[in-house]
Order: sequence, then structure tokens, then C-alpha cells
Amino acid sequence: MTLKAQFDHTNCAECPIRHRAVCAHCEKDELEELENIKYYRSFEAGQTIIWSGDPMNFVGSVVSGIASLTQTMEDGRRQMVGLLLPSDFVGRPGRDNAPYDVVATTDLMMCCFRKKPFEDMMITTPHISQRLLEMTLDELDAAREWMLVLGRKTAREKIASLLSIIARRDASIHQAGMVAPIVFDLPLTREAMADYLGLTLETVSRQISALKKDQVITLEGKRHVTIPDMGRLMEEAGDDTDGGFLV
Amino acid sequence: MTLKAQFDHTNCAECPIRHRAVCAHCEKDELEELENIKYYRSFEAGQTIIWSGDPMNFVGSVVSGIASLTQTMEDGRRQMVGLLLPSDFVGRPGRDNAPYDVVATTDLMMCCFRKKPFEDMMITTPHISQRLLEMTLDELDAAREWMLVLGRKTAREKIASLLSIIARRDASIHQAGMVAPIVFDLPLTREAMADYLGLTLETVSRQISALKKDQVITLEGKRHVTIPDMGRLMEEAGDDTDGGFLV
DNA sequence: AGGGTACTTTGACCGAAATCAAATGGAAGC
DNA sequence: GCTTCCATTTGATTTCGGTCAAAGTACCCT
Repeated sequence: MTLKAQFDHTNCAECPIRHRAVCAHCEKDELEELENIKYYRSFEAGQTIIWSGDPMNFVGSVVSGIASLTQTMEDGRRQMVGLLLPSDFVGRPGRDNAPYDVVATTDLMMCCFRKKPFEDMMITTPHISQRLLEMTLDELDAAREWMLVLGRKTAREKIASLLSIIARRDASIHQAGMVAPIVFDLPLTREAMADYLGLTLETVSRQISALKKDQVITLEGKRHVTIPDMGRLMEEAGDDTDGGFLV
Repeated sequence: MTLKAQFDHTNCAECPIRHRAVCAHCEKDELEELENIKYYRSFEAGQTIIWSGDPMNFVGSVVSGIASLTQTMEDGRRQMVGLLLPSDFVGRPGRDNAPYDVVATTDLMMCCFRKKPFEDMMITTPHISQRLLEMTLDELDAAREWMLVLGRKTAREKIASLLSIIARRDASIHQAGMVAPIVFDLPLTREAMADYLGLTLETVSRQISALKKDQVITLEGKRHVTIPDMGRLMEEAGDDTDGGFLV
């Protein structure tokens, strides 16, 4: 595993998520302590990392790639309840069993800590729990935003909302402004988008076709998206467009 | 205000939410410090406590009554994104403006702290931020459960889910088992239930009538509900019924 | 008692998204 | 090149919940 070997030699100081992850507030000495208990794990696209109900013996951060949290009903209906991007945290200190399936949506690299040592460190290192609190509050806000999407938006608005979320994230990573056209690759299949938005994959496909026809977006292939006018997309999403950026 | 006077003299030791609220982990001395900066505020049913976008200069705990967090789109579509019960925390340390409307659903008593002193105390008192982290993680779980309801459940299942949530909460407060019939009053109007579940109030009304006809529930008046068989209700909610209690 | 007002129920009809079904496209393997 | 396997698109039809409309009910308030 070249990938794994490469990461084994990475130290925290040059970690790409150093300033955003659960370790963001840590001092040098705290970071060294974390460094002693961390280990990297890689997963392939499609691989289930943790099954709902299984014991969780580690927690960790997404370093690269995308993972999703999904709930499934007995009859097979599925709802994605979390989309985990680089720097996002997986697992809950103090909990033994996973409440959701965690699935690698793309190839994925995670920085893991065995749960017990991490929990011990949380008690002695307020910087970690403070950062985890910030991140959890942000996730709660995102979940509530998402509840509005699920509960009240039309299929077209749902698709536009998802696209604008991905576009904004991409723009923030690439430091680009919102003026020029935004270009990105969809990291999700139509089915995953449907699970995210509480739709069927057919409806997702139809609404993407409709947005394309109406020139809100442009598609090259199935996944490569161009947003010529971000303001237009946000109107389609039903989001408040005046004033500026949300959150 | 007899109510207010009564609460002014309450000390934390005899507070009904002492062991569940953000102060739950505090030691005696920490509690005294909190006591110095706390003040009570009461609100009437229907009163808006905070408008979305307004500056928030306090945070606090619900002592009694129910409040709700609601998001509203420009065209008036509304989605409830949080239901705040006694001991739940309102506000986010480190944030200046409210992201949602906070409305008193019933008459409400809150234990408030001005934001700045509370934030200062959070830094010096890990017990507070640790407890707030626990509570926020619980809220995040609840929000994700709710996302499954909003995204994938039918109208009938949504109503049954809401009833079972309220019934379980009531049962936990009254220490009652799940064997005997459960009886409670709905703390929400049909419209508030619709806002909670992403439905219209007409659909809520119809589905409640249907559950009544099928003897899943019994109604006296519009609000007084009896659940003869909790297992049956949870089946109707589409929840895993085998094994036992969720969460 | 009467008359608001707010909440709730019920009915008729419509439409957006689900369901069922088939075709198309694209990448991997042989 | 051809086949296989997925992901995706598109079409036809159905259905659940929304919309519009009208009553019904309970609780205030003089």
C-alpha cells in the first residue's frame, strides 16, 4: 500500500486538515501526545467503515475523501443523515455502538485514535473537547439547515440546494471567489444524492436534466458540473440570496 | 408576577433541571458562580423569544414549558428544526446572531445567563463545556433521527413517530413503564405538528383521525391522547420494535 | 346568551413525486 | 470488437399529500 506508507510518515505539523480538525486548537505538546496514539486507515469507495449497531472501538478524522452516515429502515428505505468531508470527525466519545452506517463514498483516508486513549486525552486536554464542541455545534446547524431542505423544499429546490452546498465547499477549499463560474465533480451517485435528499434516484435524474435544460447548470459527462451563475442557483434553491453568503 | 417572584428565590440546589441541564456536572462552587450571573425570564405561550437574525445577548436553559426553533423561507414555508424541553439549552456560545426563530410553544420559564459572562465561565469551567458537548451530541442524534422521519416516512408514520417521541418523553418524566396505557396532552397545535413533520395541518388532522379510527390512539377532546399499545404505535411509526427502547 | 376568534375537521380535486418499466450510455474485462 | 455490468435517463402511470373550500367546535369576552 503505497498510499498507507506515505501517510505513515506524515506528521501532524504538515497534515492538510491540521487547522480544521478536532486537533485544531492543540498546542505543540498536545499534538505530540495525539501523534503517539494516532494511526491511519484507508478505505475504498463503497466500503462500509462501520455498521449501525456495531461496537466502535475508534474515533477519527476524515483526512481525504468523503464518507456518509446513513440510516436504514427495516423495509430498506434509506436516509443519509451526514456527509463527512475532510476534517470532519467520526464517532462519539462515550458511546459504544454506532448509531448509523458509516460508508466511504469515495476512496477515503482517516486519521484514527483508539477510543479509550482518546477519551482519556479529552479529559486532560480541554483544547480537544472545546474544538469538538465547536465542530458538533456546526454539524447541528448543518443538520437543521438540512431539515428545512428535507421537510419543505421541492425536488428541484432540493437538487439546487445540494449543488450549492457542494459548490460552496469546493469554492472554499480552492479559495476561489463566487464571481467566476464554479466547476466541480459530483462526489455522489444519483442514488446517493437521492438518499441525501429524501427523493428517488429517478426524480434526482429528472431534476438534474431540468436544471440543465434551463441552463442553471452545465454537465460534461454525468458528474462534471459547471455553475455559470451562483446567484441563480441559490435562487433555485430557495435560499435567501440577498446580503451574501449563508452561515 | 407571582411566578417570577417564586423563581427569583429558587436556588440551584432545588432546581428541577439541576441534574440534566448545562450545569449538571458543576461542583458546589461552580454552581454558586453560575448562581451569581443567572436570572429567570418567563414567556407566554405564542411569544417569540428571539427572532432569526437578531443579536443574542443571552443563553440559557428551559426550566419548564416547551419552546421551538423554526426556520422560515421567504415565501412563508416553515420548518421546525428543534423542540426544546425542560433542561434543553438555548443559544450558542461564540455566536452573535440567532440562526432561527425561538418561540414559546407553551408558557415558558427560562434560566438565563448573559452571554459574555457565560462564555468566560465556559473557559474556566470545563464541567460546563463538557456537559454542553454531551447535550449537543444528543441533540445532533435527535436531529438525525428526525431527518429520517422528514425524508423517508409517510404522513401516517410521521404522526406516529411524533406521538411516540412525546409519549416516551412523558413516560420518562413520569417514571412510568411502557406496559400500561400511556396518557398525555399534546403540547402542540396541529399547525405546529405540521411544521415539525413537514406536512400541512390538513394532512396532520386527517392522519390523526385515521389513527383514531384504527384504534392506534384514543382522543378525548383535541389534545388529550391515550396510547393503548405502545408497541403498536411504534410499528406504525416504522421504528424497529424488537429488542426494546431506542437510544 | 351571543358573537368573536382560533383551532380543527372534512370534502373535492389536483399535482408533484413515486413507482414500474424500458432504453441508453460508458467503463471494465475478455 | 463484443459482452457484461452499472449508472443514468426517459417514459407511462399511479398515488400520496397538497391546495382550496366549507363546516364544525371550543373557548373567550363582554
